[in-house]
Amino acid sequence: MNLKELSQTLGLSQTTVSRALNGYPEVADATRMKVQKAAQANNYRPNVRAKGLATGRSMAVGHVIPVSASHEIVNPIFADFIAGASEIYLRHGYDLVISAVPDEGEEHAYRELAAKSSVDGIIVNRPRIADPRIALLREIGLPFVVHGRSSEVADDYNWVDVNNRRAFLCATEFLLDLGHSRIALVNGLEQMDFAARRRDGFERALAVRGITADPALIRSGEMTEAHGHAAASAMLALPEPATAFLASSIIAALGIRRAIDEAGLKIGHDVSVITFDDELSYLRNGDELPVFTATRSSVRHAGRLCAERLLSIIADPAQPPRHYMLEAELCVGRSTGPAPDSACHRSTT
Amino acid sequence: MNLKELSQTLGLSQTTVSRALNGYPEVADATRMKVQKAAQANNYRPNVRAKGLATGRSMAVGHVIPVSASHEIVNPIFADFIAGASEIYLRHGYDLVISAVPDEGEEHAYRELAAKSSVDGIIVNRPRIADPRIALLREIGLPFVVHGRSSEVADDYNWVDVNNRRAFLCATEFLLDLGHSRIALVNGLEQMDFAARRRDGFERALAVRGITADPALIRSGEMTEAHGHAAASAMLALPEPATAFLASSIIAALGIRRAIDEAGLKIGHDVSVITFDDELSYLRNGDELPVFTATRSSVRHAGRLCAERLLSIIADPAQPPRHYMLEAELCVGRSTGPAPDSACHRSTT
DNA sequence: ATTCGTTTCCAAAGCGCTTTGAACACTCCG
DNA sequence: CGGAGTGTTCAAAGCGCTTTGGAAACGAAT
Repeated sequence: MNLKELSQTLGLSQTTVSRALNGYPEVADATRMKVQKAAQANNYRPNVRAKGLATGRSMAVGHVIPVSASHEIVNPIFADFIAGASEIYLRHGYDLVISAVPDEGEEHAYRELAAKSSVDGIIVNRPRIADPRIALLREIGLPFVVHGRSSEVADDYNWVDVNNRRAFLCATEFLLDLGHSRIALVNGLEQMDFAARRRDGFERALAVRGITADPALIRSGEMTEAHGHAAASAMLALPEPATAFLASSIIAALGIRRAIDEAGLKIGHDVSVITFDDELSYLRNGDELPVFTATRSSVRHAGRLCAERLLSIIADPAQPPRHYMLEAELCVGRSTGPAPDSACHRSTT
Repeated sequence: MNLKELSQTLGLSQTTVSRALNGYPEVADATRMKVQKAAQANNYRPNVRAKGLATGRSMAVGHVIPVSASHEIVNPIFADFIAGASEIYLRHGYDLVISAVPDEGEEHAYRELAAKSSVDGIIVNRPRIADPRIALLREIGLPFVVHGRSSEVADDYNWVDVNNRRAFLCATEFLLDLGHSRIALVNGLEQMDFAARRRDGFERALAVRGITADPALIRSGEMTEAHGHAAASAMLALPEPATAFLASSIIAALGIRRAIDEAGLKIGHDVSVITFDDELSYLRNGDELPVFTATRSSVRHAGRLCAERLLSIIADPAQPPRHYMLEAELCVGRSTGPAPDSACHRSTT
């Protein structure tokens, strides 16, 4: 059933039917009722492509997911982020299209996306330091929101981010207060902006106490269980092993825990771990009492915010950029405790 | 730059330009060359919506992701499956649209999807036993491929599935051969078809040895770390505790491992664990030597197969349904060992 | 020279919708 | 009673593409 048929059934023009259904004021209430009822009865749904063609809008937004032979990893955060964003899109009648982009031809892919004009806006994920995509999208003129931020970018733009620096600064301080001094950082990939910010927070907290970060205790990599395990194994085998770990993701933290177990140590007693917790739905960090002490911020919530912001700037592109800075909350769980040495201190006081 | 402008630039009709670009034979080679060069130079991209409207095809396929307030979980497999499927879509110029579907209005949502005709086909994920979606989609007439199977469905349909029954049968036998008799199953949700098949394989293997499955050693639930942990904790605290676990997902297995650790037991020594391993990119099961003994089958590969099949039936809807049965491979890792009791047996033989 | 067949191109219709500009009917007011 | 104003509806153009049904040009065959 299409508009033409529906209007013929009703003995009205396409114009009137279209207006009645889209809530335009210049149609009599009685007519509108009739139209709506008929639309319902005939299970009429406007064809999105025809609608899009006529309006110039596609009622769809794009999320870009990098794929490549070399870089096999899918961001574990991806699914929950999407789930959050989808809630918003669903509510506003927008579709979500996923574009797999081979990372060699990134620029090309974004331009293509814009030229085909198959989406009204896009979400930029995992911004790198000085990410070129931001200038590119600005130039193309496609509305976009960045999940995260990119340092060293001249222009202002819309973003939703967690206060990564602060989160890791607080977490580091927490460990320092527990008497730890050999604190390790198992971070995300170096070129990622969030990783730089987390490292910065980490190093600042150390610096305040007069400690310079030991390069041997800093590792960057894809946030996988294997990476967490490899990094922690190495750092526990050092002559002066780490007594505490800061992990950039709960998945890496799981690997760290495995390394700790394998070393015959007890987490929360011999070795402390704090992780950044994105509150992934399938990796909930305990129920009441968190398993891991964690700085926590829901990535699903971030997805919702990004989506809302994007729809807002699609509706009104003139508005100035806005920023949402989310604060991660430090939740003390069972993975942290006094440093092995200072434990004596504490018990004797 | 649109077709009209491009054709004017060239002094040709839209028809000819369109045909030249779409590879129709009735255009002179010289003309085609000229057109292609001009298209390239002007960065011409046909508008997908206009194209879709004209052809009646949307060049997009849908993946449905259930969302709801009650059911907060996003399938952890989702991201890797998508990544695999995307590779194929990208290669064939198809878009991937994610539809968040609130699970109350599932039927409604699918009908809507078809009525809007915004996708040419869809992938059905996580089929339940006697899943009503299959009959529904058949009725609607939208091409679809099921990732998994649904028992008790009369019609034949396209599916890609792992031989879950066999995988769990083999895994159970493997544990039985190691002397285990108190084998626990930490399964996915009961109404899921794959869970029923896995359970069936498990129970059959036991039955062959004259063992009836102990209901206390079977748990179903969402495949989360927390579920694995809760189930294993309970089963280790039984008067006759489990000595081996079969997990339906590596994520659940991580929870099981945590429970084992907390109980002061050693995995692979005191307690054995075999997990189904979907080869998630961010949760690789070890490098050379698997951490967990596992029945392994790549979900990303399944994604690729589903996508290929779907595009194939979109191109030629007349062809009869086809099935891809993937066999999971049992990889022995460090999480299994002889049963505590029978260990003596073995060492004395 | 005429006819026929190819090759190469084009004008125009159509996909299903929105939106412009106008028409029509009615009321109100001077 | 004429004109302005208001509320309601419509015909038709247009969004950017594909595709149908010719038509023009050109040789080759008759």
